[in-house]
Amino acid sequence: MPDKLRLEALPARVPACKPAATKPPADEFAALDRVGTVVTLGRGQALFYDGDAADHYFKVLTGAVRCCKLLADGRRHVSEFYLPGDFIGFHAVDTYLFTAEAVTDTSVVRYSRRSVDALASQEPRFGRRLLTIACQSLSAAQQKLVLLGRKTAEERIASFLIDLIERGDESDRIALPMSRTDIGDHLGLTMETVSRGLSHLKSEGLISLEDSHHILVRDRDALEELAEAA
Amino acid sequence: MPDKLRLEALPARVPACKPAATKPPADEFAALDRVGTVVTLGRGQALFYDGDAADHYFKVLTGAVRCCKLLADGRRHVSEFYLPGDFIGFHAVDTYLFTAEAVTDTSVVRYSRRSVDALASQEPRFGRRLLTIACQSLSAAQQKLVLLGRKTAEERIASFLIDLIERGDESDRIALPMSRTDIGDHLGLTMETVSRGLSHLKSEGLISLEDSHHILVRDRDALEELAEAA
DNA sequence: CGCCCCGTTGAGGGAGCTCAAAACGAGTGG
DNA sequence: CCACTCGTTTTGAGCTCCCTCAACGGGGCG
Repeated sequence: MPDKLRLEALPARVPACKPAATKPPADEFAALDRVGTVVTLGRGQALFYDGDAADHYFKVLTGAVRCCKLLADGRRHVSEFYLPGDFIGFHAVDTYLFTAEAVTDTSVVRYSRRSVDALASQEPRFGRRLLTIACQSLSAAQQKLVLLGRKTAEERIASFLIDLIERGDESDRIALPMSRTDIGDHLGLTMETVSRGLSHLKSEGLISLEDSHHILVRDRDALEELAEAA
Repeated sequence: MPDKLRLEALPARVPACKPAATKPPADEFAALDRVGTVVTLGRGQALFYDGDAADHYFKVLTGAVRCCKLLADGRRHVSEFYLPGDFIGFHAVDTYLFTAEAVTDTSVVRYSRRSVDALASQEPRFGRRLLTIACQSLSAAQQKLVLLGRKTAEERIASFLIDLIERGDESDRIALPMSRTDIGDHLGLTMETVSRGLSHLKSEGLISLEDSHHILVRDRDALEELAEAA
């Protein structure tokens, strides 16, 4: 069980962080960075819990964060993995909808909700940006609904890998900081099925496993075809 | 294949529509209604297609709309059903993310994106309301991810029914305007499994079938327990 | 070295899918 | 009013994909 998170002495200036691949440089966030605090988390530590009052937003600097929901009997679903540059919690209304935990040692910037909201009122451009972020999360969620509702195990795994390639900064090498169980809980599969799926993709020559947490993409086209349409 | 949609002579005043159960009266939308046009659709007609430029938003007045995505090989996923009072397309960024079709004969109000955006700039309260709507959709999507990722067939069906009770205006009677296939494509199941699931819930005494499109809830607590936690 | 966690691989079983047929309701025409 | 059709729902029987349970292997750490 994760314990308390550590707070670093807050620097006046938060280190800049590469914006996600598809986004234009985020000038809107210059002001935001000035109100952020850097927080570091050990592997497994929680950033916040499902149901907590949502009074902070976060941005990942290094490492990775998983957001998950638990059912009463222990079944778990990982709704999303957040990588460096990603924002967390911006769409929380009142309380957080899930628990956020560090997948590995991780550092994030923490913004108080008050200052973000104030900024949004003052600067309309920034407010619109927030709306855009929310809309993008929504479109990502739609994709995932199709994935979970209608794709086979192997198609889900391929989609997941393609997604990571697009978000990562290398074109043919994927880092998988999370465990097979995490991936399974994200894709609606068991860790055994994930493992078998990766082995099969390897035996078909679409990927190769550098080690269990680093994948080399051998045939991206075939992988995209598997991940498929729409 | 659905053909063109019919446009009514636009009334200066759009009929008021009951706001969704959980929302406070939507004063913010008074101004909005003045810029809307009523459109009627026959069963199966499309409101817009996946990929179309998103230059209109909609609100359902009567009937029901399903929004779906297709995979290349024809597999379909229904991301959401929209009932009277629900807004459609408010979170589209640039193009629509899915195709919207009338489940039955349906009427909707159509708002041009320009006037909505203008309204949002002029009136900050309204802008914030849009953000809230987007956030609510997002939280609904999260729930669906858990459903598709981790729930059994019967749990999915129970969750679906509970959701409809909460959105409907009767406490123990549910109208199902959509077909079993539609429901299956929404829940990540086949129509046979949906039908079997409903039959089983009936044989267990949790529901009874008035006719194939109207359900009476006999034991809501048990149904909620099945739909379950989180 | 020994322990533990994690990933891989194998064997068997089950929830839900596929294919098929029967039941039902609504509409249509005689 | 009945006969017929067509679309939808229900029910049945068999199969498949993925889950479950279990054993094995390797890397990190005390």
